[in-house]
Amino acid sequence: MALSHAIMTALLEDQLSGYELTKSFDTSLGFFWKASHQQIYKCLRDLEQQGLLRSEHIAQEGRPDKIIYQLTDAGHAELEQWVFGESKFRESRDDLYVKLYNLTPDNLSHMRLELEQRAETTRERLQLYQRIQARHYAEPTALPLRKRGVALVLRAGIAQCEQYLGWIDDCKQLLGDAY
Amino acid sequence: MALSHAIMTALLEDQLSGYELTKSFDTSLGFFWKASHQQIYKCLRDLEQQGLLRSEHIAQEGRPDKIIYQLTDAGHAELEQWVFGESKFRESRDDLYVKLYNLTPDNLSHMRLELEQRAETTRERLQLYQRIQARHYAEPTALPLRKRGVALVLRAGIAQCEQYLGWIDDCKQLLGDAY
DNA sequence: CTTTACATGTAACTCGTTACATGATTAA
DNA sequence: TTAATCATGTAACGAGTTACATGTAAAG
Repeated sequence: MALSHAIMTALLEDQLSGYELTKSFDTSLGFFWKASHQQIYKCLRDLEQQGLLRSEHIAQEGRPDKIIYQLTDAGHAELEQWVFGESKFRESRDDLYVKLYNLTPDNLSHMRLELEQRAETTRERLQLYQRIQARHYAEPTALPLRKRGVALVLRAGIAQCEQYLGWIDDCKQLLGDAY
Repeated sequence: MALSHAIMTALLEDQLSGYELTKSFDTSLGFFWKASHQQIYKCLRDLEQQGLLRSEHIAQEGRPDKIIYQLTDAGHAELEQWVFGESKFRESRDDLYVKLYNLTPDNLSHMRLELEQRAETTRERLQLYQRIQARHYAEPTALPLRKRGVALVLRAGIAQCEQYLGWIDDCKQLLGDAY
């Protein structure tokens, strides 16, 4: 299960509650790894049972109590080891590609619309990444090693968005003059 | 379940057995959608039960019998409709990105190695795509609409590979001069 | 007065992977 | 004789989604 390692990674710097993790999985690491709150809460309990995390119950006023988690020594060790394991390359499994195999005059305008929607969300995402990059990762060679890793992930995100937008333009060209 | 639609799509042109589908999912559509034979056989049975596919039992000499499947009218109709539904954008969920968040001097050389392995498999894949493109999709504006769709998917694959290779070069640069 | 944010959970289900199983034929 | 190709399956498990459930407080 790689979600556990993504969660442990998110806990490297801060101790966080399930709720906070869920939110950070909507941004940051979550740009590359989506997870629902149900998955995260479950995974946290499992990791605690395995001794990789330690929890603390925090009473709060005016809002529900929360449970915050932090890495144990065993958790740190596990993460460090995990990095050395093999990781395989998963396919994207995007419906859109399957749909394109089904392109017909009937659905052509619908496909153009879907492509435009993808372009729109991709543009938004790209802007967000670029803002984060400009703010925190503008000078990657000046960063400590771990931050350089994060900077590279961000670059991957940016490059993917740009590539995707270019491809959508290609699609529009090739579909635009059809029928 | 989008796998069913990927399978139905593969059956648009030919009638195929589970075994043949499994192989074509190792190539072609399978570049964008991986599935194991267990998944495929099960899905085929389910689709037949739903009346979207029809099967035929073929006795063979010198090799096992096989069951070939083809789309029914209901299957065609279902596929046509499905294209009009919403499809959402899934994240890549790649371990490698999570690992990069864990970059340390200790694992730096391992990370370089993993990046190089990715580059190698990506280069092979890219060459394969380019060969297919040159052979069958060299002149996309001359193709009928459905083939244009396929050509676009192939272009997406090529552009992704190129982008990925460029990113790996970036990584090497930023990690190469570290420590 | 309704929605959003905070905070955590259960249950059912679908999707996907891994391991195991069978058995013939053909090529190295 | 060992491995690969052909051909189809079961079973167990792990990962991920969707629906449902609860309850307070602040903001609109």
